[in-house]
Amino acid sequence: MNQVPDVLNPACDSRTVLRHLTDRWAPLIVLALVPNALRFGELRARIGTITPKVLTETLRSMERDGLVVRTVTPSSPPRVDYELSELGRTLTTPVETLREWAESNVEAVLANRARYDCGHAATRGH
Amino acid sequence: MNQVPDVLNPACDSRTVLRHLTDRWAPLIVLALVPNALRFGELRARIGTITPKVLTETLRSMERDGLVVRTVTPSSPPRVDYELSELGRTLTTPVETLREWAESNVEAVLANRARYDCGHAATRGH
DNA sequence: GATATCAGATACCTCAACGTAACCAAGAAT
DNA sequence: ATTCTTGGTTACGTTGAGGTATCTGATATC
Repeated sequence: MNQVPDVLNPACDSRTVLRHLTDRWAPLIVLALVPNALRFGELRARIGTITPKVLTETLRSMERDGLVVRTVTPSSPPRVDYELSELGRTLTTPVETLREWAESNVEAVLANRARYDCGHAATRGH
Repeated sequence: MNQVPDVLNPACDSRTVLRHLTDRWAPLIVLALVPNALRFGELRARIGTITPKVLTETLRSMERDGLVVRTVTPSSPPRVDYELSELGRTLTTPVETLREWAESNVEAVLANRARYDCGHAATRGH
């Protein structure tokens, strides 16, 4: 048992949790579900480029971790709703914080990349 | 030009920025560099399981984005220090927030997983 | 009877990320 | 003269995340 979880400790489970949080689609799914629950197809449309297979996989993984609740309404065609669990809702702040950073600093990062690529292209006479 | 950056818009560059922030090792590198600058070897030891190749790659990428500053002291053996840039330091709060969530909720997530695996194992008579 | 809807399942393939192992230069220590 | 050190580079191999394409079941609509 780890007394104090520490992501900088390679053996600590919190590291795998952090890694899960930073899965490619997980933050976007959280963001999409913050306002309200969404059906599978709505979620897919909201995110835009995710394939059904990967969306299913990611949602299952998040359901397993207890971040997302999956509710099936057995009708035809079937209806499946996804919503953040109580635990999942506590992710709102961390993920929103990350989102805000990304959105506020896109321009700066893009500028840095351009500057870097420019400055290093000259000396790299391959 | 995007007027208002939005990570939920697949075409928006902020999405690639977010994805970069959630690279496997990037958050750990940020966390390791928050207290103070570190040499290559120190950083490697601090993170524990990263290989030199991947550490180099990730640091270059972060340097390109302007998150990290690389300082070479031409001596022998060489000395190279890495530190967060001004922009990189603004990542402290977002990343620390994520870290705290992960460390505070490891146990809950682990419990959820166990519960899920238990409940679904019975019906999965492969 | 044909087609559409919804939420996937399934088989297959691709590729980029990640890892392994070996090597390097330059000086300092033994 | 050989070995150690630091901060990498290079070539190569592996893996797993993600993508593509096709199919299903149950009803409802045309």
